[in-house]
Amino acid sequence: MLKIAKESPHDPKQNLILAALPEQDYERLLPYLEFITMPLGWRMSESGDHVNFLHFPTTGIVSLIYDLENGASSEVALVGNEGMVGISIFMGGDSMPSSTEVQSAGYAYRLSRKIMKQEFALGGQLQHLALLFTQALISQTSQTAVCNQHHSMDQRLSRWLLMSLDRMHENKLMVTQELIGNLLGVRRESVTEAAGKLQKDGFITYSRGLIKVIDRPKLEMQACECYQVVKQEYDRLLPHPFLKGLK
Amino acid sequence: MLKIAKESPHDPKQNLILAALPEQDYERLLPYLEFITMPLGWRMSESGDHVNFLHFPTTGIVSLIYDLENGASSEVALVGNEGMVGISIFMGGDSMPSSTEVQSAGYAYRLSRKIMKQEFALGGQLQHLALLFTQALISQTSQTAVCNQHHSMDQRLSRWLLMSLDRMHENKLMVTQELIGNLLGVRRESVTEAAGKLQKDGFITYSRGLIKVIDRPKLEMQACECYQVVKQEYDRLLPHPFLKGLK
DNA sequence: ATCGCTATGTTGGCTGGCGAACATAAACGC
DNA sequence: GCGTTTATGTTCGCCAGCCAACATAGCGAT
Repeated sequence: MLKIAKESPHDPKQNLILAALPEQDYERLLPYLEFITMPLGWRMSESGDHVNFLHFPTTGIVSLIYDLENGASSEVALVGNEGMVGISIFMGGDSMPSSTEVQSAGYAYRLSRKIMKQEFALGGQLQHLALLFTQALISQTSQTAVCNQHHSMDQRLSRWLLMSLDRMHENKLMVTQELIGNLLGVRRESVTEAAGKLQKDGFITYSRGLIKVIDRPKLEMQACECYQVVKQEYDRLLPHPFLKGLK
Repeated sequence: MLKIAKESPHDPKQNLILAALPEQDYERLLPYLEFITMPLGWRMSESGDHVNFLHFPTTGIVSLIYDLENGASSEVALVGNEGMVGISIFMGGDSMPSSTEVQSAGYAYRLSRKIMKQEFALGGQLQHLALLFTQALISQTSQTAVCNQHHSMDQRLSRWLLMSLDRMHENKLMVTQELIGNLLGVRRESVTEAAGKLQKDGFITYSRGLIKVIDRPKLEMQACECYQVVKQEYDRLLPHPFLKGLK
């Protein structure tokens, strides 16, 4: 029973899936967990790529993105330290039509396809957690579909900020309006307008790629219900610590 | 080795997941497969309901729908005889935020939660197929999210007709414009306009809840890329017969 | 200090889908 | 056959987000 300092700068257990594993399972996997850094903007995989690693982020945020022929695109889900990136490895399809991109720099541990498939086949806790996370991801994606259809830019931007914030350990994001536009599938100008409104109302401040949320409760009021719906589903399905105590 | 007529009116193997099982697995499950009818409009489950059965449609179509507080809603995926309804049973969450509604009447076989969980835990072919189908479903939902964001009513209606058609065994659909509006998350009038255009162009004819596709190739031209992308992913992931030979 | 690049601000016209209100017409019950 | 119900047709003003074009301003590099 190895004793592991939970707050060491680089600890696999900063990822909440890994942290929720029984000690025995965790120790069996530990030798295969490879530490990597995820730089801002890194395209971890492109649509259709054969995926070779399952990533468990400890910090930072990864966007799952669908691209269209005409160059447009939309983010369909966000993943942080509550989850994993590369589910096609254990779902069996080996690749997905989505690409993955690091939206906020950070770190991750990764497991090779082979080891993950072995572990998954054991039918233990990692299988269980992986499937629960996948179900949560489906909820997020589905809600995004409805949200895209029905809600305004202001609401969607607010929701996106909140979801990103939940996956950061600070109240600020390093991201340009241009990038947000790409992720939300709207023009940069639309983001400028919506962000300007949020700033004028005193919910956020921003400048050249740095957004600070200064009144989170009011931002939550401003966001559409989609934020809470997805959050509740994540809280229900995933290991306890997620989104708890991050304020 | 029971011999089963593949074309008998009520055969579990009309569902392509069940049909793809090794004979041994299939026969083990057969005693537990309960035949049911799915009447038009049946709400199989509401958002958050504890799901007790995994359904394998043999004919008919089921819509997965997300509802919003203000009464609006959008369909996030369509399921026919290529798949199953009630994935939260084996994904582990027991319920989902989506509701499920029969969009085209038909039949299904269902498996109780208990039996399905047992079978899934064996790690056999049903587990494999269930996960592959789930991955395909994720693709469909994700593509829907992007499509909702970027494509026009005409395109989306065309895509929806094609996807429904693929899950029927005819070239006609029984569905009102009102219902299509609910599923696509738009007003009935918008559907009327788009459908009128498709009819004027000679792709479809319709009258009081009966839509016939009379020029499918041209309808495919009219639809957005989303149709083909999802279809290709289904073909790649799922057992062979899907969408093959349905014309 | 200046140049240049990147991020943000702003404007004007356009359009697709919304909201509401109302018109017609096909099927159904009796 | 007649009235009721249900499905579809049509119109008008409205607005969010699009497209295009251009303006300013912060920040780094030399």
